[in-house]
Amino acid sequence: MVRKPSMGRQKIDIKRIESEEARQVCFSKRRAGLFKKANELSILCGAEIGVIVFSPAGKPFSFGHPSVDSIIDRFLFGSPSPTTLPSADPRMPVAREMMVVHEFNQQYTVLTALLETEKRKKAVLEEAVRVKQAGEAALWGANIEELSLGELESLHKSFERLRRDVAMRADQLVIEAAHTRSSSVAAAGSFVPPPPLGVNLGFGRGVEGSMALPPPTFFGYGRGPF
Amino acid sequence: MVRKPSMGRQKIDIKRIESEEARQVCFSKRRAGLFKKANELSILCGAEIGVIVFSPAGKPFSFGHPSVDSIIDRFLFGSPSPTTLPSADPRMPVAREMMVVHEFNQQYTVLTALLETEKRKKAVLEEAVRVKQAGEAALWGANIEELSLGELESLHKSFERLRRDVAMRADQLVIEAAHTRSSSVAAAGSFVPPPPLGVNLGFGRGVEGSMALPPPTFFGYGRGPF
DNA sequence: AACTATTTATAAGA
DNA sequence: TTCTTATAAATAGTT
Repeated sequence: MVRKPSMGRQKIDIKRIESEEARQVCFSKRRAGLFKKANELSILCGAEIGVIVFSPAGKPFSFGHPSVDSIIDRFLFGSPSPTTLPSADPRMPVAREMMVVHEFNQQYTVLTALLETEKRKKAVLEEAVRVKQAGEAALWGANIEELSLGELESLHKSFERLRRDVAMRADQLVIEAAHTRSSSVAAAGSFVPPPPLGVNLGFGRGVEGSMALPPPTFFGYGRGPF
Repeated sequence: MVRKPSMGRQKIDIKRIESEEARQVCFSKRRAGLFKKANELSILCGAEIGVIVFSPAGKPFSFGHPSVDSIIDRFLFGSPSPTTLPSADPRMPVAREMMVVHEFNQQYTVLTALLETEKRKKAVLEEAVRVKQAGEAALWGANIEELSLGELESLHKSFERLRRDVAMRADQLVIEAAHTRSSSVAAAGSFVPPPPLGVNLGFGRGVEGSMALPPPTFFGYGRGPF
């Protein structure tokens, strides 16, 4: 019982670990440590945190409080997100859907402005036609403007429809999301299940939420295990 | 010189720190520690990592290797992102622009399908008109269909234009991004400079890149200072 | 921001 | 991967 059973922790310098195996072990340990620190920080200070880690092999791991999605969303669009999606539950904005809605709103605004411009053009032309009692040429010009306005109005209507559809879809997803936990750790297995979306909008990877909690000992929210 | 100058570190339990000031101090220290750990992990294990932290006051801080944007992008869209934006430099996909392009592609596909449907309708009506030698009523019907097609074709052209503009904008941003460092720490000051975008598409917050490196001692890439 | 006594994280070894 | 142990590193409380 006199001989040292371990040489203990050794100082290392921060450079790439060349040994494949040692690197994998270090990755697991330090990823766990990082998530634990992130969790403690969020609890101690009431901070919102998102951490995304890709292993050397390319597997994604994530930690988020309240969720990675909400953190990404807030980072990309800023804090006052409740205003972006009027009728949605403010608790869990889902970044992908928010982006879609946001994007449509942008286009909607631009197109509304264009419509106004065209309406003004039309009014001016009509006035010219009425005053000058124009012949064929003027009428042709008026028709052109008229058509342009028709196109824009149709465009406008299309966007209103798309907008409503997307907003409804977002609401639906938010309701689904409301059933999820508050803080979450996600680890992707080799196979990811297909996303549970009825309408595939082309977003999402089906990773977060698969829950595999690599380290089963952490995250005692409220009082640390140490 | 015999008396202890400090009672040293005390054990704390992981629960919200009530003192406003203590919480702020703890936040600064632990945020620095978290970023340092994240940096070490990325170097030691070759992992890609993104960390986003919102202070209790709502200020965003971020760490990313190679960048927060690329991590978010990879997390949202998956690794084989080069296929999404054909002409872009594969090194630095920027999440916001990718999303915009992706979104436009979605709409473009839907609208192209609609156009095809309307073209078929038009062909059917034309056939009916030609065969039946219809009078006023039929011509009116044909005009309706014609107008509908015109609107859709205009819609189609609008989207082609928007699509091209956005793709060009994305390329430009990717090129700009290529001049940036590999790992980055970002801290937002109270005032964020306006984003350097010529075309403001409504994305981006102008945060990352403002560089304020709160702890000036960390991040000795390649060999840790400790 | 600096200082230390301690706690906590972790490199090696099993 | 999990456990142990010695030691490096982080940090709570104080100045």
